[in-house]
Amino acid sequence: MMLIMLQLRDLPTPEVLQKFAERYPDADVTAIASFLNLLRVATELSLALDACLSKHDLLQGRWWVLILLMREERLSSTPSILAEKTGVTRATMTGLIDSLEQGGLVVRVFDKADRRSVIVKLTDAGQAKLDVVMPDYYRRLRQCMQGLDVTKREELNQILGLIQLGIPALI
Amino acid sequence: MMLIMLQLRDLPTPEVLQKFAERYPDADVTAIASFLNLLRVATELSLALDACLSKHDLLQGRWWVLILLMREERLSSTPSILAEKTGVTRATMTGLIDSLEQGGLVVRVFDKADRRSVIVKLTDAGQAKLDVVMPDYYRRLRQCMQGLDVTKREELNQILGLIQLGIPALI
DNA sequence: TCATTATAGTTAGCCTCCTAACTATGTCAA
DNA sequence: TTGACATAGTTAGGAGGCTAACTATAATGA
Repeated sequence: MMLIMLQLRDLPTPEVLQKFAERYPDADVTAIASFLNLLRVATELSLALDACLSKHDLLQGRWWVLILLMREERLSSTPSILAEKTGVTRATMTGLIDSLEQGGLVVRVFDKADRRSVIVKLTDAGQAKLDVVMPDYYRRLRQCMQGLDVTKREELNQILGLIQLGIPALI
Repeated sequence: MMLIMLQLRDLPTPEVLQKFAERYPDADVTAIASFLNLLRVATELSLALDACLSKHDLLQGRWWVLILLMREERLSSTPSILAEKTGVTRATMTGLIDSLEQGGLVVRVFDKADRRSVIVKLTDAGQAKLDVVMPDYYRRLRQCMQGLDVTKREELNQILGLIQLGIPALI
């Protein structure tokens, strides 16, 4: 997962929103405020996650590939499947695998069954990397989210579900 | 505001989370789920916003600059201030202003008071562009958020505030 | 006063994403 | 069987971020 967005350090004040709402009557002031707030906090979270991962010489793209491989029984997958699961293009996945392979964290193996295909496999070094990164990430994330009790977490998930339903209307 | 993040199309199932939690005892399963959910929905929102803006030949960076200029009494600001408010570097802002100026939406004016500085001003064409984009954006956003009543919007803002407090612990 | 430091903006070069086009291989149906 | 289409992966080139270094101007203080 990788998120890049302007950091929106200057959210509109109520006065500014009001001024815009006068010129543009379709403006829904509380909708705008919540929407921008959501994007802003998510961006800061994403940047913080990258800062955490970069201490381990990873960013979200490569990190996520390692995690997806670790989830698999055989610790392996294909570039196409990994691209689909991470939501990047196959072209981008080629680059991610290139750099992971260069670092010795994964290997490419030819698939004897389908010679168009390549199998990407997590190496011992890749697993060892995760065994360092994940505890650090989990520890930090636990701290980050400790202000939210389980009820609030469920509330958040429910609200996010509602927003997600509306996304097609935005496009 | 501009956000880029992997789309995380394959959120961990409860079983996967459980498996990871066994190997990594620091894992807080509900914290992880909410965190990833937040990043995923925000990413999809950001992509949807870009899709909406790109119909008007804009993306979040240039769009945000136009909005910040419109907020100003004199419809103008400086690259440094705009960079600070959008959360991009001054180098990036140079490029954003370049392309806006090329499209005739802003102009650069030399500042007579401080000859190091440049004043960026929204043109009539820039204001006209906003007068097309903003109603479209506001209409779509209203629809997108219509599933959330005002109470839920406030709940969301409160939860986002709590998460934001935890962000320093993640870095 | 004038050397030092700070600030405004730009440029150069890198990174990671994208789309589009390409190669190689597999599949399917006339 | 073989021509058309589909699929897997890569490459090439572009967009928009970033950092670091550079130019020009302003501010500061010994």
